[in-house]
Amino acid sequence: MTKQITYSPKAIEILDVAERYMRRGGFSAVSFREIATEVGVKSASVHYHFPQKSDLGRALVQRYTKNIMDHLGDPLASNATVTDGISRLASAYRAALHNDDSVCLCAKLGAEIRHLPDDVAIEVRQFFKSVLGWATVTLAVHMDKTRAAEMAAQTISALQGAMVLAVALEDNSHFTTAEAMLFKQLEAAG
Amino acid sequence: MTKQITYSPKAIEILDVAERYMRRGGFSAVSFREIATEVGVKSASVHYHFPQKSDLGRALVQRYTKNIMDHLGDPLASNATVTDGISRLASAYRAALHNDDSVCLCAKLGAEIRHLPDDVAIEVRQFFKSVLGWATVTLAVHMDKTRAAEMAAQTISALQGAMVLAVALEDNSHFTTAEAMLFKQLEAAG
DNA sequence: TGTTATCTATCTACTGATAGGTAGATACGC
DNA sequence: GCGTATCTACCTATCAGTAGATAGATAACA
Repeated sequence: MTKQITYSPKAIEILDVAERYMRRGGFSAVSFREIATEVGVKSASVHYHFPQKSDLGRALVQRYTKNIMDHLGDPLASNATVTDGISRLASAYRAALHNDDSVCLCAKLGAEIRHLPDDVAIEVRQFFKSVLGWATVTLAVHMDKTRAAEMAAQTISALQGAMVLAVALEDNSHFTTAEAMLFKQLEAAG
Repeated sequence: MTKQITYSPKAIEILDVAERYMRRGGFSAVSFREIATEVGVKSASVHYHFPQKSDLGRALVQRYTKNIMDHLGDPLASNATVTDGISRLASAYRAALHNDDSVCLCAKLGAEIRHLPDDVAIEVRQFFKSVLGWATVTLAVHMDKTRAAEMAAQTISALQGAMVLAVALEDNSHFTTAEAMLFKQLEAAG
């Protein structure tokens, strides 16, 4: 069981606002003052909830990871065909994209991992490991393990890459098309 | 013909340093002072070459786009099989990844397009349009145009996504594997 | 004498962070 | 019930540091 952290309603508001900024512009696009103004408190109060900026970043990534993993659920449940599990993964990413038309938080932070405080970077890597692990288990039901691991990485790459394209060109159909093609390939491979 | 801009040796040095920072941490990770220190001048001198930060960003993306497109060359040259052209595309991305183990400059900036000055954003979109266009023409030799456009987007997504994964997990084999799988798929599709 | 390229010095705006204080709620001991 | 203590969640005020940007002087060179 993942350790369960509970946040006060205000802390959750802060996380919500911070996540929006961070997904749009990365770690450095988040400022305590901007968050504070939007939430309706002073910047010192944001520091009360998250003493350091890295605490805020870490909390954000942890929450994001938990949300995605909860959405994914048991990798072995409703997994009759190759596409069953992966469609859950795709819908998680699709939800992330349609929320504010920004890329996945960890796609953003993953690309700037060397610019992040260490504890945040560790959490971002954990996100990728978790999702990769989940997808590998899901696919391993239908193919050998090595191939499942490869296909898992490829699936995640394809979805994240399509998100970047969709956001950059402001055209979400790039993501939808990518999803459709991915499923066709998986059916052929499975 | 793309307009040819020539830069002084110092301006090129500035662009080189700035590109490294920007690929690691995005637009806001670039600071005039840091660049200046590294290049061995004062920050005011950097402003002499690039008055506004957006001028620097724009120049960077323009140069990056030109380099990639030059590397790609004529989309109809040495294009006997489906994989011929795409392997040139993949090698361009591979070169970008192995240069400083960072993601493609435009993968980074594309994901934060809404946080960029307008003129920089326009240039980033132009990058994606150019590369997408090139890949579409290359593939259209071997399949119908609609499918070529879809496959082009998918190819670029896969490569960019794999880069993010490789950088985030500090394991470039994710990229190599993605490349290999992409070629297999293209051969099957072509 | 311009032109190019640099410098020094400075400005304003904003960053994350801290010190120190306070109103209001909760809990403990008697 | 009443006083004491503690805790939560904020506040004001301020800090040092850094951001991008500019004005004006200076040197080199054609």
